[in-house]
Amino acid sequence: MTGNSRFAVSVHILAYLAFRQGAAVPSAEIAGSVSTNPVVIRRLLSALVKARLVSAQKGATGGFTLASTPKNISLLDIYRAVEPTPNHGLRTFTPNHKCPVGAKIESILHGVFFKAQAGMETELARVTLASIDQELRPVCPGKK
Amino acid sequence: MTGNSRFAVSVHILAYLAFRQGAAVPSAEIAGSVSTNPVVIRRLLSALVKARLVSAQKGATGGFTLASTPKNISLLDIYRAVEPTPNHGLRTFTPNHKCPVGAKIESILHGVFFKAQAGMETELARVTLASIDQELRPVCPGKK
DNA sequence: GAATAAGTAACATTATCGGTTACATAAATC
DNA sequence: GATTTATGTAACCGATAATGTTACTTATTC
Repeated sequence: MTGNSRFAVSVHILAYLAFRQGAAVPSAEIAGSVSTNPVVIRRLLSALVKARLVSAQKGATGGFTLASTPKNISLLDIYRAVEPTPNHGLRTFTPNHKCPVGAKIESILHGVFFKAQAGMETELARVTLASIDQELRPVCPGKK
Repeated sequence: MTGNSRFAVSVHILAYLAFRQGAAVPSAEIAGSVSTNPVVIRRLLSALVKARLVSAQKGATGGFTLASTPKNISLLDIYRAVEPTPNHGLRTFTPNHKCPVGAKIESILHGVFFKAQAGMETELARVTLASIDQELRPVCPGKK
C-alpha cells in the first residue's frame, strides 16, 4: 500500500470486467466507469495482462476480458500484479553503519516490514473478485 | 505504510533512545545515527512527543527521553503517532457514480482497506521497543 | 549573559503520480 | 485493401509530497 491509487483502480477495473461477464470491454468504457483517461487504464491493464489475470484483444470488437473466473482471482493477485515491490520507506533510509544502532536497525526493520506486509496480504488473499461481484450485483440485478 | 520513511526513521529514533537507556539525547546525536539533518529528527520527535511516547527537555543538558519503558511501547504506537491516516490511494479515487460499478466500488474498497490495515497493525502491535532493543544489544554488550 | 538545545517557519530539490497527446500495431468489417 | 476500432507505449506536463537545509525564536543550564 503505497500512496498511489494503482491498486484501487485495478480492483475497480477487474470488478468491472467481472460485472460485464465475459464481454470484451474496451479501455474507454472502463475509463468511463473509473472517471479517468483510457491510457491510465491501459497502463494498469498492461501489468494485469502480464500477470495473466486479464486477456487482451486488439482491433475492432477487441477489448479486455478476465483470464480466469472471478472465484479464482484474489485481491492479493491483483495487488502483486500492479504494486511494485513494497519498500516501506526503506528506499531513502540509509543509517550510519558506524553507529551500533544504525548498523543493525536496517535488517530489523526489514523483518518488521516483512511481517506487517504478510499480515496485510493475508487479508487481501481472503477476498476474491467473486465476492466483490456479489456485493456489486444485488443493486442492479437486471443488468445484462 | 505510505511511501515515506517517517515510520522507519521514527522506529530508529525510539530504538536509539532505548539503547541510550534514559539519557537525555539531543537531536543532533540521533541525526548522526540516522544520517540526516537534526531538523528532520526534531520534526518526527515533535509528533512523538505529542503522542506521549517521548519527553523533551529544552536548554543545555536537555534532549529527548522515552516517556515509558520500552516494554510498553509497541511499533503500532509509533506507527499511529507519525503516519497520517492511511488513505491507501483513495485520495484521488473518485469513480463515476452514474455507473453501477463506480457507485458501489468505493465503499467496498474502504472495507477491504480497513481489513488489510487491521491485518498489518496486528503485526505491528506484536513488536515492542523492548524486543527491538534486545535484538540490538547483544552485539555491543558493553556500551554505556 | 554565554552556550546549548528544542520548536518551527520557510524554502529548495527531488521524486512520484496522474493525466494527456501522439503514434505505431493489429484485427474486424465493408 | 481501405477504413474503423482498439491495444501498446513513449514522451511530456503539472501537481503534490518528501526530504533536506537555513534561519530564527524560545527555554534552560552554568
